[in-house]
Order: sequence, then structure tokens, then C-alpha cells
Amino acid sequence: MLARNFYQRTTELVARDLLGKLLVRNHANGDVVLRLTEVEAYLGIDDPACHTYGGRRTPRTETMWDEAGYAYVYLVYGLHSCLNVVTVGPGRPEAVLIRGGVVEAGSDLVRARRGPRVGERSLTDGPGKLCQGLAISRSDDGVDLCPLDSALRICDDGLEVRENQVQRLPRVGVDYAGEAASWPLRLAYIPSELITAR
DNA sequence: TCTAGGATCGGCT
DNA sequence: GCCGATCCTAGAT
Repeated sequence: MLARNFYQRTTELVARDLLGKLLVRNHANGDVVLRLTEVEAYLGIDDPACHTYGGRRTPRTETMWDEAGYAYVYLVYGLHSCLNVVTVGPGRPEAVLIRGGVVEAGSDLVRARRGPRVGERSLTDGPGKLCQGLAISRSDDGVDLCPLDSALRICDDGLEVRENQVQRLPRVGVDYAGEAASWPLRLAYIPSELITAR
């Protein structure tokens, strides 16, 4: 279980340390556990790709301006939800977008939500897919991730992610942000069995 | 009010 | 690899 102070650090550090952690979703229909494998950092008012760039403060982004350790969920393209974790603290509207993970428990439930024809690999390998599979929607915006009984929380089961298992890549889908689109703020966790070169 | 555009996905070529 | 779906959000009028 990650405590508040885990999130009250620089966004890049939080993003790095979220890799390999477990996202736990409790729901009336059952629980789902997801191992986080891909995240993306959004650095607040100085980041042209971020929703709060230039100090923008709107009803949608209100959660980002508040305390760290809360879920910021928004809708993109009018149809997909995206889950973010708010970082740093009040007045510093930064966050980490959860882009992908691997289902560790509850795959039947995820499959039921994602559809029978969806392959194992594509169950939760994108921000919108992940939210659909875990039944995360706009109504989860502002949910506190820190309480032990939270319906949405992030746990540490002790898995260590070494530096050579972390891939740093440009962010996706933010070409409008100019040079900031190429900042290497997308972090991917490469499980050791997939690392061939060294 | 009105309008433009989007932190994506899945189907099709 | 390309393209359309789809509707909320933010900024302009």
C-alpha cells in the first residue's frame, strides 16, 4: 500500500517508481489487480502537453490542483477515460498518466468488460482500454488512492524494477505540444525475461 | 451560446 | 499504416 508521501515527490520520480506496482480495483462485480508497465509524466504549468499548462484551472482539472495521491480521471475524444495519479501537492498541478499494465488477477472480469474477441495482450495495453477493463470512469475523478479500503489504490508487493528494465520514450499523442512532445517522459517497464541485449 | 479540437481505439486497406 | 467515431471541454463570441 503506497502512502501519501510516495506521491508527494517530483512527478518524474513518482512515475519511475510506479512501474511494477500493483493497481488494485475493488468493484461490486469483483476485484482486478494490474501490474503497471507503462506510465507518462505530465509536469504541470511549465509543460505544454499538460492540461494545466500556463496555470489553466478549470472544472475538469480541479483535481490536479489538489493534494497528491488522488485519481484524476478525464475523458478523451469524447469516448475514452484516462486515469492519472496526482503528484507533488496543492498548487502544483502535476500528474502521472497510467498508460498500461498486465492483468495479475481478475482477468475474467476484465475480459467480460473488454469483449470476448479482445486478445490477451490488448486487454489493458492502453489508457482507455485499462479504464474500460477496470471500470474506471469520470465518476472516479477525485478518488483518494491512499486509504486502505479505497476502491482504487496502488500497492507495492516488493517487485524491484531495475534501471536497465526502464525504457524512456517520447510521449504519445501530444504533437500539439511542440518540442515538449519529444521529452522522454513516457516510462515503460520491460520485464527481465524480455531483455535480450545488455 | 457556438465552435474547434482532442494525453484513443479499433477496423480496414 | 491510415482513418473515422464521438462528445466533452475550453476558449471565443
